[in-house]
Amino acid sequence: MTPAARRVLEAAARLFYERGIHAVGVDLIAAEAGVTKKTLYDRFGSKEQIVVEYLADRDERWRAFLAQHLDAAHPAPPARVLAVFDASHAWAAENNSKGCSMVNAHAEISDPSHPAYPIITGQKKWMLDLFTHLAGDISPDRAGHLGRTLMLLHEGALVAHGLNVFPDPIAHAREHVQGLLATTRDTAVKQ
Amino acid sequence: MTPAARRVLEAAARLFYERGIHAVGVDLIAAEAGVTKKTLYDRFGSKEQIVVEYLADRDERWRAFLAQHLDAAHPAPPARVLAVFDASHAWAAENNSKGCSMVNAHAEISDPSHPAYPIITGQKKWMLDLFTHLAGDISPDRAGHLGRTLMLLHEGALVAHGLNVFPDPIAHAREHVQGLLATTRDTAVKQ
DNA sequence: GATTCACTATACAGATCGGTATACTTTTGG
DNA sequence: CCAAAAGTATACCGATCTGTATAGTGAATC
Repeated sequence: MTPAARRVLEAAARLFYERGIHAVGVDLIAAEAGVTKKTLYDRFGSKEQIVVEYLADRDERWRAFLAQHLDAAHPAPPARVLAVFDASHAWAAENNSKGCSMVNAHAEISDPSHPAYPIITGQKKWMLDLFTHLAGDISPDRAGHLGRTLMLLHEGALVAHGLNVFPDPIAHAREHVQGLLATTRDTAVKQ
Repeated sequence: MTPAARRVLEAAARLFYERGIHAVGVDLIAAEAGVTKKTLYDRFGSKEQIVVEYLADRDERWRAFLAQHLDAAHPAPPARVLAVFDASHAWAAENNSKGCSMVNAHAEISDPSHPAYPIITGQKKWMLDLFTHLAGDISPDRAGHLGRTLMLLHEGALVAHGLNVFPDPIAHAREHVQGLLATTRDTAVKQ
């Protein structure tokens, strides 16, 4: 990727996230990136392609960010689940004050045949798989059920964070998950 | 509200929800409502005003729908909490397959000075207050904490439903809340 | 050292955007 | 019964939208 292309993607990412995809025009993206429209179209071909690369890049960055937190976490399964919430907490503090970019993009991209659609649903499916896998290391016979509960709490925390419903919802979700996992572990031991 | 105005609001609501606010033009709204653009502007004055009334109407309908379910519910506090999830379940089945319209609108309306902004945040604040109040009837000393947890689970269920992450997430959230309330009640009894 | 590549600058095309103007018709309430 | 309100039909406005065309510059590569 050329320097100009990188600047375009950075500007587009910031503008799309802050103002919404349909509300941002290519002229503004080019201007904010300090690039002419011709360069923008030489590199990306269309606005739709910029949207696709924006979401794909965001997805890739999040997965790498999360992997770092998981690698650094205590190997005990409950600690690894909590590490996901810690990662989201750090991610949200850095560059995510308006909630999940995939959820926000989904509000504007309804057509399943849109090339960005599988990126959005793919990340959610990937997160559910991750939670289910982590849950399997805690309570193998209820991995699916626990994974879905973790998914609900995580998504709810991201939305509540974006809408600023109450202070630090991600920390609240983490706390609830901590109690939940203790209960689940006890139950598993008892059985 | 005149018949034409009602048709405009109905068409706008459907189009805004399904395609997004910025993606829908006033010409399309007028055509779908079977109304001329002059009538549309005579009744509403601006597209922004249609957006405001769309969200305000949606908010009002949801509160009335929820009130009906709460009135019909068993008076025991835990049953009333579950009735909220039952209401969301029925609401989503009827007219909400793309998630919460307030969350989706928030993705496109970022400016807090936009006249629709307080409607969005107002509904979320109202829901949190409701959950907190209901939680207070179960565990008075932890009403705030439990209310926020219920809010997270509810928001997460709506998002997961809209993104179709797994089947029937609202029922899953309801199930988890049921277990959670049983535990909380037991704890309260023990103390 | 000519060619390719990445880029700037500017102008333009056709469509669509939100919103208005003019002229006319239908419905309805005091 | 008639005036006001609510509506249709159509044309238009300036701005903005995505995307393209033309012409030229600087640097790197083969």
